[in-house]
Amino acid sequence: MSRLNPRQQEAVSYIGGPLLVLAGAGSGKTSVITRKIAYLIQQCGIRAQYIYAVTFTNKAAREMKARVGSLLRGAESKGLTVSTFHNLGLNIIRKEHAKLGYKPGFSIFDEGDIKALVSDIMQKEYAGDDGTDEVLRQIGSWKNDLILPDAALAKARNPKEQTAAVVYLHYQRTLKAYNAVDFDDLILQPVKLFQEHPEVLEKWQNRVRYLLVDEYQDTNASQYLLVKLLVQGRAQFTVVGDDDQSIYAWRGARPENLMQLKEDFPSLKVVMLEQNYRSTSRILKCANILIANNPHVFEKELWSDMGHGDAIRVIRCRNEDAECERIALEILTEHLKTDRPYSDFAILYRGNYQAKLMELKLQHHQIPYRLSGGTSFFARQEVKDLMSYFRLLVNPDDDNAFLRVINVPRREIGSATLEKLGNYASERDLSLYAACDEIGLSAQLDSRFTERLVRFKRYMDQLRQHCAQNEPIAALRSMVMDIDYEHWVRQNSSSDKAADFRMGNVWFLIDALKNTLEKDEDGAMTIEQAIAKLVLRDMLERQQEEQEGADGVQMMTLHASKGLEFPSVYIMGMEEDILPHRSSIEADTIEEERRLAYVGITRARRNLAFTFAARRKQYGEVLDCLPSRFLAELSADDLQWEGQEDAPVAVKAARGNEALAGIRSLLKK
DNA sequence: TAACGCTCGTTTTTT
DNA sequence: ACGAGCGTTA
Repeated sequence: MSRLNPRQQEAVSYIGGPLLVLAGAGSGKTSVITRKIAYLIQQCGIRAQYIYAVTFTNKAAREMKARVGSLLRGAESKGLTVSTFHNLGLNIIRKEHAKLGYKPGFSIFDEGDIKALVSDIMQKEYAGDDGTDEVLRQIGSWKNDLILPDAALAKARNPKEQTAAVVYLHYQRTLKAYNAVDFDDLILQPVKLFQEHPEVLEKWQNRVRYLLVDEYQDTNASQYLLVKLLVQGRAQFTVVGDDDQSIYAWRGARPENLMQLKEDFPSLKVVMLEQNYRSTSRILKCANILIANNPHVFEKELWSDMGHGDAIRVIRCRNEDAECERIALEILTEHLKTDRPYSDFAILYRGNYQAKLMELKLQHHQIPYRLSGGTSFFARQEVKDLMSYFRLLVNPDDDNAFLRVINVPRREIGSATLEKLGNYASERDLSLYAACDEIGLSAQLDSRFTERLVRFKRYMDQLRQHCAQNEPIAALRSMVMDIDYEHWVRQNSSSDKAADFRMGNVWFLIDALKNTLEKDEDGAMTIEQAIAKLVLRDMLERQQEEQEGADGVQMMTLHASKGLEFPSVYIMGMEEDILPHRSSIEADTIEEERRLAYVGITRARRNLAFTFAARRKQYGEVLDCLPSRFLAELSADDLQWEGQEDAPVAVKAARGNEALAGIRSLLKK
């Protein structure tokens, strides 16, 4: 407590009722949450098993766990729950699966599975999968808003929505038949469960006697409802958030949940954390001025006593090439001159595509870098294949996994056989897997084909037994050998090098599984649970983090930078149509773009520089660029312009040309 | 079943 | 401009 400032102390010790902590960037919100957990246990005598802390990312949960652990004796924190929303939901479903109609070992469908499934339904129902993406988005937003298929159907006002609602209905039924849930269900199903079974809700409310929620501005409608249900009655909770750092509205986040809280809990107490322990006051002034352009319900202004600091630089570059070159050279010279490690520097950008050229320039100057984001490990072919084997192993009803795996490697089971199998299975309400060795099927199918199906099923059944009895990891390793997956990978890779890489991923995946099983504190984790965790990305990050210490310039999107800090920050591409992004200008969601810039600025501890290009190649042609309007909004006395021409004039032009730019981008369309 | 050519898009992505 | 993904074709 002694090391906290008065506001933070207040936030920690207030337990009289619902509490909202508006925590500005770098104001020590993680300290507040972790200290509060310790306070609840040590000062208030609440046992750890009754305390639940919820975050959005595995990383945040892990960090929080570690920090709480260092504040408490081991025994005191035993039973404490610190998890992501999705993990909490998963645990609720796992414990209550019977009431929700799921069997143990249910699968979690990822983005790819969902897309395949919806596309499949569209094909069947509408003889074409045109508009899958739109339907997918619609279903997602319905789920985020807790609208179930029936309600969606009733609510649909136009043909498009009606189509989506019908697909949604089929989609949800199919998931159930596959004994599977999607990411949204991990929140939605617990909410449904609690609404329909008050006695179950009561049980959980008794378990969750104090709830803490991090990054509250990022909650969506169903997450908020889950929170509300859990705290109902007792109203003992603390949520921490910052409306100015809400950058996920496009994903369903509802920053207005911050406001809603005041209506739903009139006794809500609000504490603002405005002292920043990260940045120089110049950087904070800059951030404050920028964000003041957004409307606010809670006025807050960050300040710090870290000194005034250096001027913030705005660097105008000839083109995108010069921009990247400039950043690379500057980091190189700074590193050589001052011996600061490369990891002190971060390069932030709006879109991943901006990273390409930057990467090349860093490589050219032999500057080590670390790139975060990009193609997901789980999007890789070999990872999906293996994951499907795992899933089918623990959940034989998972038709998606079955179909993915049945001919990988080739088992000479063609589309005609699969179609017959599919028809037979759906007539009898069986899964594809279960239908394989049905007597009735052999009447409809030549024995050559049924034999192949049966052989596959026998193998998987035997493997499942092997898994349950002995070392599951050993079983999975031998599976990779049995099916000669390596041969398949080599056949389907462009080069030996690529094949080696892909096999590396295969073994990495199995290793990750092994580590999770071993590292589980209680030692009670089943292979099913480990696989579920794998889909939720947990542990994988843990593994990657172990290799993380390496020195290197950090490159990432502005979105990915939230929650991080760096001594020196470069924000590149400060141009109209990039930041703010063109589509945001068109959709009139400038405010979120401004928050994105705000997040970027507040990542910097000491040095901050913006770069922009006067012209850049885009969509195949060289276009003139306007400096971002956000540069014009900042205070001129704190900015130091570099680069040819009278740059500030150009900014004025950008301001005056706002309307023109809007028309221009419309014309382009 | 592979290969070729065409079309289309080209923001962010915690789980 | 360029590549990914898809559909057609041999």
